[in-house]
Amino acid sequence: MIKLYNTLTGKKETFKPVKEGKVGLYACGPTVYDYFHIGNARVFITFDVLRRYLAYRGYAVTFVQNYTDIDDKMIKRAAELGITVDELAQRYIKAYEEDAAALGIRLPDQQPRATQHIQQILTVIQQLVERGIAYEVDGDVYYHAQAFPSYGKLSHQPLQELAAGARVEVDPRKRHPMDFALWKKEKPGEPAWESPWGQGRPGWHIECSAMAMHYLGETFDIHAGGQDLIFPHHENEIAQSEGATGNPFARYWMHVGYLNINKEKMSKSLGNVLNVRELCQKADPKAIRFFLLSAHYRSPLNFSPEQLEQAKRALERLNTMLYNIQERLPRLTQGLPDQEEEALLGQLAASKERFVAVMDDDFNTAEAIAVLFELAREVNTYLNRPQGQKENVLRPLLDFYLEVDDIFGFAVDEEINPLEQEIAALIERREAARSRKDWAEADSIRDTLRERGIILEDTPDGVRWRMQETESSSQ
RNA sequence: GGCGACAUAGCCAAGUGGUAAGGCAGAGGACUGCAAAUCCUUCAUCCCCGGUUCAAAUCCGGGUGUCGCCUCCA
Repeated sequence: MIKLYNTLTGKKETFKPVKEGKVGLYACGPTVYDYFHIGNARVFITFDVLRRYLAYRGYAVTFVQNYTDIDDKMIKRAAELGITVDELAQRYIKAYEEDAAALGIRLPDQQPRATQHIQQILTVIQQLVERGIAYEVDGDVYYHAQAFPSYGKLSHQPLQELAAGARVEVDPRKRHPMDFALWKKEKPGEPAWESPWGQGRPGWHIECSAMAMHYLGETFDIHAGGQDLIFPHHENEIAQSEGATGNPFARYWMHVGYLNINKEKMSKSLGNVLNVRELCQKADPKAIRFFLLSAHYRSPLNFSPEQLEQAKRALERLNTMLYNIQERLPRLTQGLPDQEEEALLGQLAASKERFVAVMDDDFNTAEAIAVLFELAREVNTYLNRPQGQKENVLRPLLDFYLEVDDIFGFAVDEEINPLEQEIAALIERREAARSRKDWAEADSIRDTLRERGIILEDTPDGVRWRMQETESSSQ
């Protein structure tokens, strides 16, 4: 039984999909005017893991994440770069896909672009106009917030409070300060599309309403995004969608907490926006992923190079264990598990159960990771025992970790590269030195190899080597 | 002014009524020629004050502090 915290009700609720066994999930994607940053990455990774987990739990998930490819920021940036809005969009969609892939984020089932859904957008606006919820003023179309009685239900603020707190100058043509644009009249040099109100372009909020309903239906299961989208973006989406159809829009609203940098909000004015493209140059993307999943998704999370380094080391512990298991695989024996092994298999079963229980409980990745570490200790102990390991014990343990990694995606892809001849020769020379107890020579060779990222370990079964993890950020 | 979140060890972070997970770092030990990896031991009365309760980090009230939203933002 999956429980999710629903922003709409402010409570954890038992998750029941509209259609048994199926989940429609919509997440607000990037505005493709620049590289995405580490805060965006937290959101993308969170929902990447959510959709994978739901699939793991047996749901057929349809995951839709849009690209906002037309809005003020797009227009401004395209002008700065001297390219068209569409060229800008293509450039950064490509960049998004590259960076997402680097972070192990799988592509959604649908990635609709606003500019390719103008028709659907116009349909929703028209419905709103017909129902008297939207009104036209001189080529612009506004949503009339007062016409939607439950406006404010997501942000838990009554309309008058929202209006009272407004810190921007109110356009006098609006009937109410909280009214917002559905359609904007064309300005010279800006992209525009035909509409019943003349040439223009969609407002920001309407695209998500139109595309979410187009791909997932008027009522669907989960709508997700960063916390800062609660108001006004998601509030407006609800008003638009429910206003147009009269039916409930998304049933569960999930919002990811902020990611701060060195305890400060990330913002352009502070100059501390950390884009993923740059970060991946100096940090292991898997460690970034691990770091972002090491706290509960709703908690604020502070990014710093030190924190990332801690995450990297923690992850290394898990990966070393996986490496050790794989390395042991060729030497497993068959036979019935002994008492110690029975106990370990019992712990594996308990860990699996616990993993599902904590993930089901509002997606507690932090606690799920703890489960992995607790089991890892037992596995390590088992790997160390002198009487060897059995196939029917070690294999299920490995399978569990691989299964989990199919959800979390932070394990290192093991590639046991064949050693270069030169290095193999060095290892042999060291072995020779060791057998004649020439420790100075042996240690010097070991140091040489370490400088080349190869770590040697002398085990009871002979010498073993492994590659050091990619250097993480230490600036 | 309105709404909301958070405060747990040196650092990060779970835990929402039964006496404090996990990781990083540190200390001691085992193993090793020395290491590495690993294991063992060790390191917190949970911001403060009241209250409810047999029992509170967990619930209630009051403080203090940090932060967010009400404006584009993931």
